[in-house]
Amino acid sequence: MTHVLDVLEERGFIEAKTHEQELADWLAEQPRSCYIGFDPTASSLHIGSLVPIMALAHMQRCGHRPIALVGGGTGLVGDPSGKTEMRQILTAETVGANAEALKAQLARFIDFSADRALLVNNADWLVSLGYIPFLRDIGRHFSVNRMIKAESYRMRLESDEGLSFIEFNYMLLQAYDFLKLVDRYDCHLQMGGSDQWGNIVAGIDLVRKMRQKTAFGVTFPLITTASGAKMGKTAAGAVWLDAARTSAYAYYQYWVNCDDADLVRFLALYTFLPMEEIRRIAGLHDADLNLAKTVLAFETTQIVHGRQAAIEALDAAGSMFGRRSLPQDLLPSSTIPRTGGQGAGESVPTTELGADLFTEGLPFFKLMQITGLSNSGGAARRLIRQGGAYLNGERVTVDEKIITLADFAEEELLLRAGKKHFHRVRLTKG
RNA sequence: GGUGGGGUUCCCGAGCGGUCAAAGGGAACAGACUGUAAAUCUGUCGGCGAUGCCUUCGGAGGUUCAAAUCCUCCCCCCACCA
Repeated sequence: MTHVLDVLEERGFIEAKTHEQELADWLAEQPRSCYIGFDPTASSLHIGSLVPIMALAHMQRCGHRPIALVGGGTGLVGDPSGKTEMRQILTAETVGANAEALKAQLARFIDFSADRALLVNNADWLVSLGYIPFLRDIGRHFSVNRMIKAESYRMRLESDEGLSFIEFNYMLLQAYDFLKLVDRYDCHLQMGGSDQWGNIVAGIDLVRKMRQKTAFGVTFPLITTASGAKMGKTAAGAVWLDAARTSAYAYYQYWVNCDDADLVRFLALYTFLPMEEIRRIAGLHDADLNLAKTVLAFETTQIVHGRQAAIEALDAAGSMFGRRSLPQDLLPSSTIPRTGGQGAGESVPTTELGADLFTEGLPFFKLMQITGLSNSGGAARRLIRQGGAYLNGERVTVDEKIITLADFAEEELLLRAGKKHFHRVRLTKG
């Protein structure tokens, strides 16, 4: 079986690891358990969490048992790592509900059946902790002198914001989690983002001190786009994995619009396509890169939203931006449909409006506002005046232009804002 | 608890009685150029069925013809001291 460390290394997942040789041997010996913690701060994961999720998926594909740890308990405290300001503290109910939602999303990537993977919640052991016993048993193993040298704490100690005591304890709790995972699931490997290094190492130390056992840590690099932005941050907010928050079409578009310079890296990190095929992409130029971006978008959309939604997004994009067929030898392992397509599927955002609105007629800018293509009437007027608004493919430059039933073809009409934002309006009776 | 400095439109940050919907930068959006990329240049960037009207400068009052700017009280943040 392929060694999972080789896979992760080759695909760009690894920033740092502890006990390099020992870890490799340990993983090669037999199937192992490994875990990654996920914050239940929102009811959906977003693209920023994709790297850890894919890492767990690779673990499973290589025969190991991934454990997703939902921070139901630590979520009540707040991790200062990588944050420049104090996090909002959530209620237990919210955290619990979010944890449930996260499992459903993780199930897209990881097979939880028959205990091939586990989802555990650290609220199970953290919430009932007694303060004095915890301080006595766990706290005594931690040196404050050392803790304040950790990057995550130092950053906050030096900031104006300061570091609250509750957050200062976060490292102990996460270390305690690791200890629990060792005890309960024989899980000796924790992975996480590079900002988790300090917390992971604290856990490894605690396991050694209290159990005289070896534990391992692996961290992932912080993935940023070529322009330096964090993954998944757009003007509209985060790109979520939940279709109700970010539609499959929008999700697909996020990937198609990635920077040229990111393409190969992203294919390696965010798809399961073989590396030898991905490496060949590096030779592509100009417009051909867009074809490879299509594959990237299709593959990752398929993983998150399913094949049907991915095909619809592909078709919708094809009908609006034009479609070129994909050569068979471009990333041949991809199951993307290489030709054809059925026009704009259902993935294009659609608003249904009553026909009566258009008997009198509606000003064009108002329609742009109603459909959400513009945030306000003023924004709609600006857009139109600047030549960025289209009705059925034709640029409209008069913001007061009255739209009537005559503008509809087969009860439908297609609006466009700028180059990329399409919206369909469909008539309803009444 | 004491002393000092602050809270401005998405973010940073000017403004310190009228010329302020508020400089400048960033982000964002549109146009040109392109490949649904990047870079660059140009324009826009509170709301309104709109050459005018309405609501903004931590909150509530007050002074004034006029307040982001002055006064009072309150809330929050920061620094130093304790």
